[in-house]
Amino acid sequence: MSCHQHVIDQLRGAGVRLTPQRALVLDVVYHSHGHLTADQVYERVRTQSPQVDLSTVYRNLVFLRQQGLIGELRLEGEPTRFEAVRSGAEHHHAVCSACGAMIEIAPADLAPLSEALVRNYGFAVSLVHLTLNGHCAACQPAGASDKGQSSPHGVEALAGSDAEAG
Amino acid sequence: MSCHQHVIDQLRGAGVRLTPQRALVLDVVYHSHGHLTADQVYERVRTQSPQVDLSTVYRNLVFLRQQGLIGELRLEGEPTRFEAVRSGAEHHHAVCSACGAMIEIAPADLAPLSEALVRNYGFAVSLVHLTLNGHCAACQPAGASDKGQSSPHGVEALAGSDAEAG
DNA sequence: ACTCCAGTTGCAAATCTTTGCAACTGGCTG
DNA sequence: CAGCCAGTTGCAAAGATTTGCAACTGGAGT
Repeated sequence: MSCHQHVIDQLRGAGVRLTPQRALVLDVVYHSHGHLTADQVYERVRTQSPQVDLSTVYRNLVFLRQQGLIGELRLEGEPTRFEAVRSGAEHHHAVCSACGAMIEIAPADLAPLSEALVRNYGFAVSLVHLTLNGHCAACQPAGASDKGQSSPHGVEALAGSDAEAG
Repeated sequence: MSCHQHVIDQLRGAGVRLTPQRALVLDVVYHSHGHLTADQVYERVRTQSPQVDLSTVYRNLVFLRQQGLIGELRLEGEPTRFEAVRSGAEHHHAVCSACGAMIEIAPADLAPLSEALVRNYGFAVSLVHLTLNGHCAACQPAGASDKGQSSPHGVEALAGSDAEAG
């Protein structure tokens, strides 16, 4: 009841309650060394409180993410995974679309972006856990002078229709 | 059959087929002025081809996103929305967690990040359509010297458990 | 320790997305 | 123009995530 005062304090500040279920979800995520899916969190929570419902786990996962206590990782073709956000160990991810390699990005690399958003739009971005897609060093096409997406245009006539959004 | 050669060419390059369904999905997204949910795309596609299945729409939406032809927008509490990626009009989004305001971010603001990733990790990020969360100018807390997330730590004992990941 | 109110929970059902599979078809080849 | 093969589709069902609601409960106030 002392070393995690930070968390309790943060939760109190949001006008929320620290229920056993919520504490358990947070605890499970913080004790896992990798990224857990909602279902995995659910399974682990149930080993300690079998009556906890999956929807409660989901609700708390969403809640804790909004509080910045956990980050989420969305990978193509698999369910969303959650990871603890620890002070001093914050990081983001870059996932290679070709080989699936995952690179951890230091928060410092995002600082310029954060500053640009404040400067240009007055927007204080909350970079809790970002996942970027692209190609890792090993998978980049040879003559990638046009690395990026080729720019599509003139797609309007593709299907020969003219159903306007309205 | 000429002005959209770019798209056809891009699709051919990926070793894929340009089916009527696929063209229709792309067409619908490109003709919409806002962001459409998968279901809205489905409805519009069906006005022209009633037999097209929702799963086909989803599959094409995922496919076109991977091709960089459309971008997706994930907002809290509502289904994913899709938007056309047009050359010369690329942009990303910053969504305010407090008021829901949505700001369009110029690609230029992300250039430094893109460069840092290549320089530091050899990673060529594909910034097709990014959505960032945070607080807009109007919703930022007054004395936000600690704007960002407070750093949680020592959460381990929160639930009094010691279920180690493994 | 008791009361009260708002935040939470469990349950069931709805929604949103993805997937398996056999039939179908675009588009190259002959 | 017929044949072929791999990419696609429609259908049905599974899987993932969210929501409505009445009952429950933290924790501040008394």
